[in-house]
Amino acid sequence: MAAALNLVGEKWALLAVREISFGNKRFDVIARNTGAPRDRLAARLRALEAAGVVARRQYSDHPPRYEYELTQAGEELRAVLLALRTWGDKWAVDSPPAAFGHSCGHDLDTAVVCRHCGEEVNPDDLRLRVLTPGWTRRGPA
Amino acid sequence: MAAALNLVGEKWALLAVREISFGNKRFDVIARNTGAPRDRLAARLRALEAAGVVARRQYSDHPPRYEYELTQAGEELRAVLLALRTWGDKWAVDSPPAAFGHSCGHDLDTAVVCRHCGEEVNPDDLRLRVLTPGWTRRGPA
DNA sequence: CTGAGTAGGTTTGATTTCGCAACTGATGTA
DNA sequence: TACATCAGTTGCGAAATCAAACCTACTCAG
Repeated sequence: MAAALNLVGEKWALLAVREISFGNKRFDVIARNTGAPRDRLAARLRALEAAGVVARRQYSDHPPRYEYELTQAGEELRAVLLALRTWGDKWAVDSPPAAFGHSCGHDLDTAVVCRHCGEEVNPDDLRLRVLTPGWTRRGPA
Repeated sequence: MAAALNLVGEKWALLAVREISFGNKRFDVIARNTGAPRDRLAARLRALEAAGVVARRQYSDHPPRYEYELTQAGEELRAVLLALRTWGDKWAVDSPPAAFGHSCGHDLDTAVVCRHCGEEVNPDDLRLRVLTPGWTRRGPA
């Protein structure tokens, strides 16, 4: 988790990924839609590129022009984005500014499930196994 | 999404929530396990409290001592945390520092599904419906 | 040919946040 | 008495953020 946040936890990073995942590949559009300062956005996109989350592709030689697309890692971030959006719709705003219609006919509401058994994940069903030491646990249970 | 990040997107915020969700309710333990500077952590916890994600409870009068617990909103953030952890395990580290054993017998690997049809969410199955204007869409599809 | 617009940034300078270390105050423990 | 616990606060320098202007290299309208 900490490592994930190291890669995509900086300000504007996830919003930039969201824009690209919506098909907005161009710098100016991403900047407009996220509201990020241009210099920060430029820095984030480079960091995300270095992290292997987005790829920069040149679509014009003269003048040099680039667009961004998601790598496999970036695509899989969509799951996080969707979970975050579901939470935000419920807890961070009065009324959602947008919605996703899902192919099943309903508006999208997401749940996080275990891939093996398909059950929605419940805190009580988890047993944490620490593989690398250096982690403190205190208190009951 | 942007609103969600406004509440929990600052540095250390999600790691603090993770610790509390692991049952580490005390300031010192959260500070140790996250590695956050104490002053930043104090600021985050106040912000999270104001955002309604965590609650602060006094467990001792003299001296005054407090501990933190998740509100309903905080509990539901677990879904985001789990998705983020799954992504991080795959893309942000060489080998995961910890794992969750799930009650079904396997180690936990998560998927994000539609609550209505139970299908894993696929980008192609979504149709974005903007309810509040001020959002630019460019390029194909 | 001039001027405006587009595109993808970079630069500048002010503001904010961050991080670290030390300190506090009330208490309990050796 | 001395030390440790707990939940922070304080002071201060370093780093990140922001808004706005600027730059380069085109394209297009007039």
